[in-house]
Amino acid sequence: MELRRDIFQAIADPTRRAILGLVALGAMTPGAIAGNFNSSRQTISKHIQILAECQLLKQEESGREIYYHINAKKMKEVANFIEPFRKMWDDRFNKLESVMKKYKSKK
Amino acid sequence: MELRRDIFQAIADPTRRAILGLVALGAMTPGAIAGNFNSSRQTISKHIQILAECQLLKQEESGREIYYHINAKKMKEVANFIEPFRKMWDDRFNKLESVMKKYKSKK
DNA sequence: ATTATGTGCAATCAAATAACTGCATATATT
DNA sequence: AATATATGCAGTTATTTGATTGCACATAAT
Repeated sequence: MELRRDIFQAIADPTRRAILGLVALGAMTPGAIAGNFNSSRQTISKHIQILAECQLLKQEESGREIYYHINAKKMKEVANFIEPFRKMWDDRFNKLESVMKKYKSKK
Repeated sequence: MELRRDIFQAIADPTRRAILGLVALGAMTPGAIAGNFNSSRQTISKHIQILAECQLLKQEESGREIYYHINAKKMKEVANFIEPFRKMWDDRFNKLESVMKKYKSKK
């Protein structure tokens, strides 16, 4: 039931993206997180579990409470995927390319 | 049947990410794209349709053939989502922050 | 005109997802 | 000890998804 689930699958759900945005502001417990949504606590808890499985969230137990922290580094995997496309759209790279062409034509 | 489908949903599927990587190298027809995968032509065609719906691919008709081009700019939407997280992991921003602190403490 | 090729669309099916309710467990609080 | 709180886990259901097969249509080649 929880197989083909990578980080891209994890951020595909809008609720999960919202949870990430929320936890990025500061570590929170599942109950506190759920308080920000209309869905049931169990539903939100399930989303948290998925995010934790993908290591986008880290647990920190404290008594009966569990604080979830953001693990921003994990987003590198998405950044790496986007990087080649960034080079296709970003002006800085286009300018760099034209500079390189100039250089080549000179020699 | 094709409603809540945004760009995050589009890149969640590994086959679709592979298609994007392929077309990024150069515009291709659906048949040519399908030639690179084991799935049926119709299955790949469906993935292409989804990518086109999300404007990650653009069509260019030429006789009975249809060339699909990459639309790299669309990836900005994903980049925008990641940006805040990048600021949390990227050393450049941490260094910038320490520089700012230094500056503040001086004045 | 007939045949071959490149695409898209409809119907079907198995598997995955997202949501819910209810129950179990562990730690605080009284 | 009894109760309240915080959380996780199991089971159920409706919806979505990814893949297949078969058919239709348009354009190119013979």
